[in-house]
Amino acid sequence: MALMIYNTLTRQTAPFEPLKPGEVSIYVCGPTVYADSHIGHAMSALVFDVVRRYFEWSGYRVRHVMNFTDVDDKIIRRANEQGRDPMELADSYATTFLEQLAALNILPATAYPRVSTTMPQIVAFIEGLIVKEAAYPAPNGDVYFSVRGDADYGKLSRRDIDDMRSGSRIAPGEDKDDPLDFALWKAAKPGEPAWDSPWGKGRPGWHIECSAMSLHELDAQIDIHGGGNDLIFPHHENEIAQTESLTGQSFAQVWMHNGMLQLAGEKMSKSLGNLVTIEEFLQHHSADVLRMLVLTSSYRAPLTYTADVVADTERKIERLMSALRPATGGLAEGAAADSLSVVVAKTRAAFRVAMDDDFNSAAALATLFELVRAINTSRDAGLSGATFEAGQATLRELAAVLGLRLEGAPVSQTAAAPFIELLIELRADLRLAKQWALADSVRNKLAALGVTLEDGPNGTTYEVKKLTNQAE
RNA sequence: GGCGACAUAGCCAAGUGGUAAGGCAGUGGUCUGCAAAACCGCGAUCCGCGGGUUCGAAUCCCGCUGUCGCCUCCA
Repeated sequence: MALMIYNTLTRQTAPFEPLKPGEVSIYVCGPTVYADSHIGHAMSALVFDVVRRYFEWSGYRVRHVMNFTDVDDKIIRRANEQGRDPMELADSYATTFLEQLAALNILPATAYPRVSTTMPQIVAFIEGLIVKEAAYPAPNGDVYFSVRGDADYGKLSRRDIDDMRSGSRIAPGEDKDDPLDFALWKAAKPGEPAWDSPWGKGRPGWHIECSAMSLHELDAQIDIHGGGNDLIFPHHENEIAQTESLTGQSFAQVWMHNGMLQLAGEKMSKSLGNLVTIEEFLQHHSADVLRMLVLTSSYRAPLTYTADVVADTERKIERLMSALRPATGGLAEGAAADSLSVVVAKTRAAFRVAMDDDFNSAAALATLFELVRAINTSRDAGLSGATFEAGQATLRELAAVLGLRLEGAPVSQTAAAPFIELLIELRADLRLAKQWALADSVRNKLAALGVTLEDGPNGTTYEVKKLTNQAE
């Protein structure tokens, strides 16, 4: 059973074959760090984290590169507004983003290159393009890529050069031979950070960084290049043009693009201002919630984000976690054990089939929910011991492939724990004495404080829900 | 205007030729002093609308309507 991946370049789903056996190279476009990152950025990182985890679980060695754009017009403008140094501002947002990725249980990439630290490779890349006559320096100190010189330009976004509206305009100060051409290098303007180059002081255009970083950190040819589908044009189109013009080889063999996160029916974006930052989200919800939200639908489709959906997602996680509660019975084998074992084996196979189908995480989750039911059923039947624990271990293992932690609030570490337990003891006495009104009153008042009591056959358990958000 | 996606039950959503996964919500039941949790049962005769191809279509083709993305910075 082969892993199938949808490739934007071919618009088809095809079996994945790595360029080098047993190894996968992935380059994912990261954010421009000029403001707080929002959960749309997190969605993209989560999608490719799942891809990465599934490859690793399947036995591949993964080389995973994510860049930071830390030299950019918006960074410079923002820094000037705030009277800060542009590089310091970018570094600060990049550091925060890395911390948030960790908080979201996203595995660290193999490398996080930045424009500012890749300058020699970028300059060399541009020089190479000029030598190949794919690019030309302009009198004003800019360097442009010759789009019309690139025969297959437009193959990723399926655009015809002559249909492009943007082709009709040249911005003030530009010095292009052709309006379609885009900047590889921009001559320095007063008050901007600038680097030395054969064409004078200046800084790179946006697209060249990813071509240079990918070549530098990975290889001329890579397996997968990823990013949001808003990057297909012009960013990824231009990356292909640059890299393939320089190397003469095809660049990424598979192009993967995630859909946009939709807030109130629109793409969440910094320029629209309709955003929920990662920080805001994590103040109210656990990392698993955002991940589950992403996993529930196809990574390629737009993701609906509303308060209702978030609330539903919280419940889904509780449902998954319900299977991780301890056994309550004392049966180690029998019919319950046998049927659980069957479901465990089925789940493992079905999970792989689902993920092999272009990382169909929604279908993969469905298999986990079936396992949850089987585990709970076996617990109700009194199963405990090795088979029961193996079922739970499988659930944890497969959930971890998706990056779900499935950790509850650390109840035992709550400062209130001894007092809650004391109340439960007292209430047990009240129940023995059939003092139902008082016993219910204790339960209701604790519930109002965020402590949920559940009376089971082997005593009362409790969960702390909202005493604190910091526990997340 | 050009290019590209998408439209499945109250909500989210999988499913790309063989007769509709899963979750949430709702609802009936088992269990419980009650409740909660868990478990069992119930929900689209139908997949935006209209045509067509096919023995057979949510799935393929054409048209229409609607939503979204890109064409300028964007995960």
